[in-house]
Amino acid sequence: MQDSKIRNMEEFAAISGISRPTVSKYFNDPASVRKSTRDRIEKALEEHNYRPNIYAINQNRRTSKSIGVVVPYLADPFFAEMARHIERRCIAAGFWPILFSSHGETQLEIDILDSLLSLKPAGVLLAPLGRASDRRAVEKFCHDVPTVLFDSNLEGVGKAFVGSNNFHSIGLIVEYLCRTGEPPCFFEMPPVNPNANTRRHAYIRTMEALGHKAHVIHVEAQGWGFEEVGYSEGKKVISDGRLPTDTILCSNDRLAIGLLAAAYEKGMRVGRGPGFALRIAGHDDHPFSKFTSPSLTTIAQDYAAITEYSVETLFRLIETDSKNAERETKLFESRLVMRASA
Amino acid sequence: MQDSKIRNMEEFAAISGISRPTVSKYFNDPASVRKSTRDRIEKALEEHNYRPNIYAINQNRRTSKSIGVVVPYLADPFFAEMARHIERRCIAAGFWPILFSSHGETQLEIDILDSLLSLKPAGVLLAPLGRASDRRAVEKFCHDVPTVLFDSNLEGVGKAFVGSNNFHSIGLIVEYLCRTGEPPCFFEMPPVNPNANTRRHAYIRTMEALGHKAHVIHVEAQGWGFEEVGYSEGKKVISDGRLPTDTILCSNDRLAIGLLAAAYEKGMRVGRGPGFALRIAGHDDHPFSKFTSPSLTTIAQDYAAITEYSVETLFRLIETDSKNAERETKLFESRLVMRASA
DNA sequence: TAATTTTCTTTACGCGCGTAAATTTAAATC
DNA sequence: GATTTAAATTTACGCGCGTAAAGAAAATTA
Repeated sequence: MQDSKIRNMEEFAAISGISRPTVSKYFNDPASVRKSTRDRIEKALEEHNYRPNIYAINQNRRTSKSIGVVVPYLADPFFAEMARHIERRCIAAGFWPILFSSHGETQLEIDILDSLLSLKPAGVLLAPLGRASDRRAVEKFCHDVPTVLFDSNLEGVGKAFVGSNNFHSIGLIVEYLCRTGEPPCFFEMPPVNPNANTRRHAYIRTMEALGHKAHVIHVEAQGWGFEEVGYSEGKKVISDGRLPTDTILCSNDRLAIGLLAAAYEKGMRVGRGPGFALRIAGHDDHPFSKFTSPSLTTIAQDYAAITEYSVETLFRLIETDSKNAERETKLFESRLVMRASA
Repeated sequence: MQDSKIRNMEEFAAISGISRPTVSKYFNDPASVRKSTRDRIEKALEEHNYRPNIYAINQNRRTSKSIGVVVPYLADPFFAEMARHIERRCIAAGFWPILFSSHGETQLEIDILDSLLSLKPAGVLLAPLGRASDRRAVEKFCHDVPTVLFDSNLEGVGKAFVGSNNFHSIGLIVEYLCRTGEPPCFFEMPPVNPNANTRRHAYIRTMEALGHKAHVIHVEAQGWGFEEVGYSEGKKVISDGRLPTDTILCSNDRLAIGLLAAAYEKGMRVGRGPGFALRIAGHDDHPFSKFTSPSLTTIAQDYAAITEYSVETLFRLIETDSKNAERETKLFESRLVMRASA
């Protein structure tokens, strides 16, 4: 592979002995040219390392081969994992994923969608901020670009939503906790997205169904610093003796991680069985939940299934170009992960 | 702001009443046109929401306004934080950051650099995989694109390296640990990058300087799953009674988090003072280190300083277009963060 | 071998913008 | 108000590619 000085497709075509339009055809779909021509092009390609100029390619196309991936908060390993899965699948399908994080900020999310628009992406996978999202901006964007929402739903926005069935998962863990000890109270997360409310409702409903009194520990805090919220609010709640039960179900794992730290600092042993003062459970199976002290009992969302379905739904949308397809909602069931904390 | 059907700069120029070349000039640098014209353009901009086609813009440029940001492993919140800081600064400077994660894989890093090349970025900020990097591929890339390495150094590659002074930081914490209790042994991380070796050397040298015998706990494990390594290797080491001292300095926080989990499971209380069986310290001030149980004593790398200097160095390189500038190495000092674990 | 189908070549145009040169217009200086 | 200087306009070309149309060449079928 010589370090080539090929400037454009014209020159490359000349070298490979194939006409430029045919070479162009090859790059758009290698299978669209005869095998013998394909071989000649690929031979030249090995020797000269030419790649078409992406900017020139996309200038005339209505859409590019890129796919926007937007998550609300990338410093959260949960979303980092999601993004990783999605990236893989996109690449495997011949697309080019471009990752963005809204960093929890409304304006940044708007700006990202705005930039994305000018990238003419084939489609977008969006985990919106949620409550902090500018609904109208997102709506408008989804009108122009095939978009699949995941993780956090904005009712009616986008061509599809893929997420977890919070009612199922919360039901699972509440039932488990009730069965194995005191019924849990519910440690709320800041209401950044619909999941916050859905999980609280699911908790209340399940408790009522089981004939127990629900008890929600409300937090005033805002933003995405969940560990800090769990920690500081947790210390307060413990100090004030406001815990109505020895079992706490946290709205998500990061909150639980903070709460574990608070409990530790307050000298309360967390775990199940005699000798333990508190049971703490989370939700999401955060990548680090296995390594907390004690390890965290939680609900594992089906990362793989959610991302796979999201991406495949998007591909379907792209192919069928269905402007007026009906919006689809797909919820996956999660599974209980029993560890040491509850 | 009407939903406009403006197709190109020509049309927009007509509407704004300014000639197209001048409008083009405006978009390249608003300050380069007279205030009165700027106002007219911006007025039209408010009313018609036109944006130049990025693909057409970049087709003729030698470089684009985008800046590649490549980290080895985005599921590590340490890198997520780094990326976040970098993104901010790039945007503030009018550039367009594009984030990539190598996910710990050699081939992916190569592919990313390859794609990046065709994006004609103004510059690249690269935290290389390290040992797993294809040195020649990275070298070649750096030859074509102004690149600043950060976090992990590849000697001689790129126009600059910005990172932490491991000798200083390890010195700090070793000294602290020796002063306040038993001299530490050193729990190695998988040798994914030069930091692994540098930190081990720094540990050994500091111990010798202080007149203590160094003791390194070697791990066979590979890859970026540090928590798992710390956890499983930690359990083994504890079970086998291979701990030469009650104080363990981990090569990084994620390792320490795993080790904390192992210690907890083995019933060893971690902390300083009477009644504690083990002291554990880390390195990096991982975003979650504050919330481990007990909270982790560690070394805080100066995120802000490192990212700021990296970005500014890159901007300098871009501006001066210094093909043959001398390679610069800048190391920042870190600070000791005393928490409960040691 | 002739007829048909597929694939390739030739030729040509356009995409939306950057940018250079020559000219005109407006602002700043005296 | 005349002169200098700065900024806009007009005109024109080119970037690297997609793509359409018409005809030539190759592969396939009869």
